[in-house]
Amino acid sequence: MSTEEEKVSLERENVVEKESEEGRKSVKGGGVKGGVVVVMDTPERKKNQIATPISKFEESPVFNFLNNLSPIKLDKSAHFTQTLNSLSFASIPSVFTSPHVSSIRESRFLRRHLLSDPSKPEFASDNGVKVDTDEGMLDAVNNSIEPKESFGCGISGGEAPASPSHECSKLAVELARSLNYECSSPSTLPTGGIRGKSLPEFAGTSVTYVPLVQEISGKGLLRCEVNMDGTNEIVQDKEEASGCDWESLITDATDLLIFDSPGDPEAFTKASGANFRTFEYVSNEMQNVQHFTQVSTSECGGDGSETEKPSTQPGEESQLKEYADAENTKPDASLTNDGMCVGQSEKNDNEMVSALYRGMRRRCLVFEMVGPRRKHIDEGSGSSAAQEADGNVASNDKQLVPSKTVNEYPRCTLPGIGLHLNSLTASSKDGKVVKQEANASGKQLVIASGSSITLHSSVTGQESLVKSLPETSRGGEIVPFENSLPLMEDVFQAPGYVNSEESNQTSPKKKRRRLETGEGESCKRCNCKKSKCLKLYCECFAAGVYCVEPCACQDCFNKPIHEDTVLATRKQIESRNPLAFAPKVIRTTDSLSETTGDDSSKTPASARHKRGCNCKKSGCLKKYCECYQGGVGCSINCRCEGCKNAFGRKDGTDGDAEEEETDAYEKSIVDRTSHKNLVQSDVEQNPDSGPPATPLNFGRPPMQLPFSLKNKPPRSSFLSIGSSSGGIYAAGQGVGRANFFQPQPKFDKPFESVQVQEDEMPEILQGTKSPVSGIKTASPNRKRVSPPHCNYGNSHSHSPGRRSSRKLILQSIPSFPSLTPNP
DNA sequence: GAGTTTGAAACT
DNA sequence: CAGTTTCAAACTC
Repeated sequence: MSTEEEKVSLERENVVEKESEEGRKSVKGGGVKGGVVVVMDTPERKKNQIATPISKFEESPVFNFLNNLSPIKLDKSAHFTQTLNSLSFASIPSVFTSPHVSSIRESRFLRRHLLSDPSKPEFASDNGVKVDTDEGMLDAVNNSIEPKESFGCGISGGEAPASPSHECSKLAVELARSLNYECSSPSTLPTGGIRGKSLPEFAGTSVTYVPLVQEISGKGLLRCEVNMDGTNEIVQDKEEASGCDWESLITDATDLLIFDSPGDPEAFTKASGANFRTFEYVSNEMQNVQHFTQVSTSECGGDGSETEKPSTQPGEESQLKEYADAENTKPDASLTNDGMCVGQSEKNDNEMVSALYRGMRRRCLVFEMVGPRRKHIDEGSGSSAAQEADGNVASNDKQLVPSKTVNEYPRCTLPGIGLHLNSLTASSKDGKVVKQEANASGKQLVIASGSSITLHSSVTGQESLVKSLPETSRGGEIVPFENSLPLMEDVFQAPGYVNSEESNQTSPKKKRRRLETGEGESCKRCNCKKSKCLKLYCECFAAGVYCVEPCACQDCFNKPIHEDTVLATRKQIESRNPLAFAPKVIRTTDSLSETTGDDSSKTPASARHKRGCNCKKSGCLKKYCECYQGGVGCSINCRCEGCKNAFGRKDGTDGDAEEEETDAYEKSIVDRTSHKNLVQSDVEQNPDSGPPATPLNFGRPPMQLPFSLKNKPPRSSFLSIGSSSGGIYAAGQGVGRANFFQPQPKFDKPFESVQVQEDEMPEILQGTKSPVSGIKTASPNRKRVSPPHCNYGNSHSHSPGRRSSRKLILQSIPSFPSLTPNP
């Protein structure tokens, strides 16, 4: 007893020491790590502890000795740990409740497969990386490949994968260093790359990816690479690839992938299909990317350069060898590819990757973290234990850990939103919108448009997403690297939509601009100092979205963390004014005038401000004027003085030519937006039925409505009438494009946003003119229903009829619980 | 970037 | 409901 116990204790001590060492190293890598480390450590310790008992035979002094001395030993332990880690992971995911979990698991499987497969890109990439860093080491490595190691990784089974991944991450890190991924210009990454799902992949292991493709399909992937280099074109290529190659690849690859993991993978494959795999691929790579990202981040953060490298090399080399082995096992392609990639593409790839990572870093921190995080953890835990050397890796993992981000944006995970929603978002005027939503729908969301957060996570694995991926490549939307969420966005974007709408603006620049500027609704930023962002003064709050990074607000409570407060405040405000969060501008068709009889009706502008403005000095010619800001003409409701609103004067005089333009524009747009708007308007109008639609921004997590709204299925298909604000909420996240606009009056151009006001809604409905099909469908009769209640501030309010329309609309749309419990 | 203007939101 | 204050965006320099 005593002897054994002692031994055990010794081992533990050793382990602890090791861990502590690792922890130190990791700490060096990054500050954050510390916290993470703790997390990581715990599992490891457990593992170790567990391990000790398990391998009592190992406890023998010899074992201790080995532990102390041989790195090999460490590796084993690492593997072992990994296994444990995987187990531990299970718990982790729960912590970060993210839809990803499942996906992640899936991804894992893939990973494993991938890892196991020598042919896998990762290996290749690793090699490539190694090569770069080590200068030719690659060759040596390849040559020197040791079967043992390869076995350990690939064959060993479940454990193996972890280690490899870990190694991969390491490699990635090294790569990053060697490559000198700077935090430098995001521009390096072409938006196109980002857009495409491929990007992440590339990012993760551009090189690796290619090889696979070559081997498998041969064409498509290669293209991707090329494209990556080229950037913009990527999308197209992707499409092609995705369309054909991917599947083929997947299919082909399936075997490879599967081969490791028996059951799950196959099931997966079947279930999700080829695309899914692709997706997984992506996810896997994403993880890798994360590693990179982390690395880069740490590097950037610290020095801006990537010098960390360190000591890990020995371990790395071994790892490399393993990878090399894997490659060797692979056919020529791997080598050649690697060589190709590394040599030629490296820079490009690297750049791409770096860019990607950068983007990832910023935006994805939160969301990505989830998926990747785990991965890291797994890897990290495993690796950390096993790999002492890699401070980097450990650090990386740890960095990832910061769940905090996750917490911050809990919402990100929105209830599933239909792809269509995504598409909607995407479609929303181009770029303006935030694509994230899509993410949300899919998985998580993203929030910050303007800034930054994105979710990558993709992994949620929703098939839909995956499916969309290939198709999505649509050229239309390119998200600027920075802005975009790498994968997800593209993915989510519905293929169909792309064409129609927004493709126009697609220019990344624009989007970016918007994002940067915050023009996009999603991008809104506030600068509140005293309101704590809990009053309508706050644009974000008013728009129904949480404040995000770009916001310069102080003492902000409009964050997911303070969800309760936000909701409470919101309720309070709504109790005062049920429509407080409703879109200020309601799109109406010309018909409005008819019903309302407002002077405004004369104005061509189909939209009107719900309450009207009260301008006295601006002449309704500046953004001070909400009407003007919303791109709508003033109406009877307005109490403005000296109205000169270009979009339509209060007195009925039409605005300038602009108005006409607006009309035309609107008409064109109406189809697109009208539904949404209508819906919103409906919602607004019926406070009862639904919460006033808060305009949610896509980019950010919309505030969740207390009620079921979140859960409600997105209604919307674009076509569907119902997509509405409600939908947004429902989406939980402002999914719908319409929402997009709604949120705020601020439009890049006045026209865009047209929202129907409550009051005006009837007009729209009435207005025969309104072309909007959505509307029609919504209200067949267009009759106005008497408003449930009130009018809003507009005594003038036109009309009773409007409400009726509401009812109609409502019918078409599922009623939402109103935010305010009692209107 | 700081300061001013403006009008909505909030308060009384 | 009207008047006043507060607030933050829009605007100007």
